[in-house]
Amino acid sequence: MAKCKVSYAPSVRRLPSYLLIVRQSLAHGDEYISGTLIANELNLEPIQVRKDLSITGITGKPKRGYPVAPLITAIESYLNWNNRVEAVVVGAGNLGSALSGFPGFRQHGLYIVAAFDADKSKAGSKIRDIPVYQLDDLSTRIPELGVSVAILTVPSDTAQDVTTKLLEAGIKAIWNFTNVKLKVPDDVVVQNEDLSSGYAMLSVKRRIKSASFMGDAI
Amino acid sequence: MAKCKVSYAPSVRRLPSYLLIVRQSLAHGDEYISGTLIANELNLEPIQVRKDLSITGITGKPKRGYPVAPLITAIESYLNWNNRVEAVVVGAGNLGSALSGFPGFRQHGLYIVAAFDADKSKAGSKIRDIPVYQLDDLSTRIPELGVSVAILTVPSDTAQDVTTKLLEAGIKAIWNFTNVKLKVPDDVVVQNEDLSSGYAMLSVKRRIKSASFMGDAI
DNA sequence: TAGATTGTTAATCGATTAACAATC
DNA sequence: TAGATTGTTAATCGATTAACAATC
Repeated sequence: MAKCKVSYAPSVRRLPSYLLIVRQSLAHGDEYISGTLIANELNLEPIQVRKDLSITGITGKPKRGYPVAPLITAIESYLNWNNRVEAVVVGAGNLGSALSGFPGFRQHGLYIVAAFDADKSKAGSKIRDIPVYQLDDLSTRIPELGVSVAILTVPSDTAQDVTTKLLEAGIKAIWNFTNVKLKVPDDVVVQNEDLSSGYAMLSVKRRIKSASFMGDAI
Repeated sequence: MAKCKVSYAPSVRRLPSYLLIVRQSLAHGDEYISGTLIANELNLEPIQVRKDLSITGITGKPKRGYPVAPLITAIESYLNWNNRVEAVVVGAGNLGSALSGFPGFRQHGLYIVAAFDADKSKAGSKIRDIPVYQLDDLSTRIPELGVSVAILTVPSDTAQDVTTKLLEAGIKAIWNFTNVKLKVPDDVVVQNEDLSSGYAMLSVKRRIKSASFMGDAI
């Protein structure tokens, strides 16, 4: 359940790449940046960039482009990346550790404040300044921390059980890196981050490409 | 450049989740599985599952569903997951290590045979049985290994330089975990795995959800 | 001014969904 | 047989792209 349809989903997915370029533009001291320039940078069509940016409410100037600083503000507030959001990582394995320490998240307003792991020997240790707790402690720690976002990187076979505990602890949004289709109530948001999907795309692209370069019809 | 349009991209992205369920069905000893059942499992519409599966060429039996074993074969060969594909991980930081050791890849026919890192002190060590080499060595090692797929997890600022070296070494497909838009020739395939996009979606879903639960119009 | 760029409106394209005959 | 399920054909929906007037 809890199917949450985002309108303009493809546009939303492209906004972060625009934001990156516009921030570079700001660092470079530019006052305006054109949709054409952003499009060239990303191999997109200018019309698509303009259409995407319009959902943020920004308005540009003909001939000049979009004002850089207000554009950044517009994208950030559309994504709610101008507010600090705290999250916990659940499953401090390799992927969980990687995400815990990922510096790029800060630029999206995302701060990881704790990690949990089933391996009790990890409890009390730290991953890049982030305290690691026992998995069992999440019921008390999460309400204490007042966090409502969880990044889920536990093994598949425990994913649903851990999710149930997260829900009891007050988690309202789950960034799900497992391949399990989580069951959550309607007021909880889930974003599935599915590496298999990406690899499926790479695999098919490779097949198509090799076929086309052998002169075969696609 | 090298824009490679995959037809049915959304369908391709859903195939891995179908494959997972169908494999479970095989393990359970089922002979047939219906599109309806797969759909229920994934909160999708049955018609969408049937349409997606049709691209693999599988054909089902009215009333019974799809034959499990042939369905697995059909999906796997459509994705080319029935052949062993060897890859290297470039950038053996946290994310690179996580991906190097990820057991799920084997089920997609993907085998990581080496890792490279700029940190020379890591050279000679192993990450889960996978040898780690110096970044400089990729020019010789990759042709030796005969690998044509690379998983790129280096810091953004070196991504393009490293990519250029990978191309020289004969890499033809890059699974790109950096946020850099890589420049590659037309015969090279790139699949961008962009965590920011996923987090943008989570952020917007959260905003929409909280608005709708406060009784606001969306 | 001339020309590049925006933003709107309309057209096209592709994906999802609906309807339904065929069938095991 | 009756009924659930497939696969096809058509309709709907949404995203992308095209065309172009407005404008700085």
